[in-house]
Amino acid sequence: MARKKLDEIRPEQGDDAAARRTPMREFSRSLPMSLLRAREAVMRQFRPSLRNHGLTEQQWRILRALTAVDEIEVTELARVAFLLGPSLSRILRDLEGRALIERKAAENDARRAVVSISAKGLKLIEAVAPTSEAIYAEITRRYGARKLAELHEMLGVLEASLAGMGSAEDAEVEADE
Amino acid sequence: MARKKLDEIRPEQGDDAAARRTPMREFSRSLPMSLLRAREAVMRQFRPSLRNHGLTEQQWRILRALTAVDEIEVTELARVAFLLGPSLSRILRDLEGRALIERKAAENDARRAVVSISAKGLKLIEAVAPTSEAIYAEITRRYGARKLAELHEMLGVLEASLAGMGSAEDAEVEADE
DNA sequence: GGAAAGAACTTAACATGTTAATCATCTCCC
DNA sequence: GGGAGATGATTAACATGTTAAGTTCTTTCC
Repeated sequence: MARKKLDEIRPEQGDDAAARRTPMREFSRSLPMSLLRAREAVMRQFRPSLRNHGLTEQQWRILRALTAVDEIEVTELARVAFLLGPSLSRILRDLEGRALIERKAAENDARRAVVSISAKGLKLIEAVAPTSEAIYAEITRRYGARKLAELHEMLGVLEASLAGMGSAEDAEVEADE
Repeated sequence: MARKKLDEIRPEQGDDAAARRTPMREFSRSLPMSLLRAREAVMRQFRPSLRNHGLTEQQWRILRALTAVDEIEVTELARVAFLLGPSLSRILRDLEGRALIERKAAENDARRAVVSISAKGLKLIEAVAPTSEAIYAEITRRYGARKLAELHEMLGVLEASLAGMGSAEDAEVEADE
């Protein structure tokens, strides 16, 4: 159901050029693309506000996660804020430099670092939150609360469905370890 | 640096420290986060295969988009592959250097560039496609074809719902530009 | 017909994503 | 005890995301 449209789009020249090519799904039906587009549509709403407060999306995620706990280890924070270690390291360095967070070594393990939000950080959060919540409310209003919950549910199931799917290495690259 | 006695500011954390803070949605219920996690779960499946062929996700998106047309202008390609101009510029420079694509100036407008996939690019696509399709099939099998279609539908509606929502600038920052 | 405004990239600058390598510490086990 | 290996965190290197500024060419319009 995907291929036929191409002739319509490119009627005249090499009308069979595309037809000879590897058959694949239409681009718009790609799941990663759909998720990307949807996420971008949502984030586009939040970015200006965050930017006005000197925060990036990821910095906001971290501060927000820190607001929910008293303190947290870096590794756990990475898991909660869904950031990779290297990204988190850089951002924490920056946030600490801006005095929005505090960092100290864990008591019983010198390798671990424990992070917490500072008073200044809390203040920033409180300044951003109203706008952020208003935007979220508007999104909910437009899309529908029920539908939003349903979407959350479906996304969660998708994630769970793929959890055990060990990254299928390419056949030509030999077996796994 | 400028490290104050924050123990004074946030003294003595009890178990209810978090409860006193700004009320916000749980992190896991954040829509951007759900979309990000779902997308990452999907992309995690594809990345190893692409990597084995020397392609990043975005490079693959571009080549894939080029496969569907005979040639296309850069701006239109950016729209279709959902990439920003600067990213696309860099990637096209790289892909052209690897002879995976071809670029020429438009006939009637010297500003515009027209891009097309090369024979070498097509060959690469054909080498990656089988694995890629197999992964997609497995995802579909696990999640369910019907559910997948429904998810696509809901994501599309979400995107459309937010389309007209003019990026709500922060109230405290007047629109000056 | 030429200056000004607009359009299509491109470059620049900074922040993050991604993988690999490094560094320090810790655990286990001989 | 002490060394091999595991673990937590950071750094390195490269690619992309994001916004702003710059370049080149076109169109508009006086």
